Amino acid sequence: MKLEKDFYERPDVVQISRDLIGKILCTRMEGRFTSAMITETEAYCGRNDRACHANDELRTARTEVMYGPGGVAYVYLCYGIHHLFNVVTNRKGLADAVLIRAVKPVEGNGIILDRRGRDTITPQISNGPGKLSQALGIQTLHSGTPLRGKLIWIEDRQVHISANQIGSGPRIGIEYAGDHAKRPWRFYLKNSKWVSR
DNA sequence: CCTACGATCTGCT
DNA sequence: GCAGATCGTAGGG
Repeated sequence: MKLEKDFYERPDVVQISRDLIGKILCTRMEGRFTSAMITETEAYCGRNDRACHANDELRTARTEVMYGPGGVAYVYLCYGIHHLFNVVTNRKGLADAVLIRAVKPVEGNGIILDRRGRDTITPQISNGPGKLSQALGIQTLHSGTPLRGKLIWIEDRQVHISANQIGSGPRIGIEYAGDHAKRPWRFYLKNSKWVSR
């Protein structure tokens, strides 16, 4: 079943990041359905977190959707090429988000291969934030899209992940954030080939 | 207006 | 292991 508003509007973005491991990210772009299991996430908190785009009340047109209610996509362009997909969480006014860093394809593998320009499904088809966005057809124009609509949503298919199957560590690519860079806010499925690095 | 740079990926060595 | 790609965003003049 689709994750509901209550899931996304909880106040603890770190807990939500853990909870998203094992959930199924689904898209239907131009009638083409694809889905993938989330295997790696990172938490970004809008308060007291220098790694977050919405840190210290920084508020711009790009980050505006993070200040809205949870359950919406925040997608932005990185290095001029890569579309990075985030799940906005918490209630209106509190700009938290979870970056989805890796997934394992479940359905629509032919479409995923086509979008990625490959001919076999291997972990490198979707083991990075830019790769999974391309695999599922997510782009910056989808920033602000509700996660309970017809284009993008997340399902709980009762895949049971026990707490000891989830590893944690520092977030990737945010060395500039000083002490905040050391927080173990990256979560991943242990012993999975479908994670980054 | 102008410039610097980033929550990355790929290909080449 | 490392350089280059490539452009929206943000901040300064």
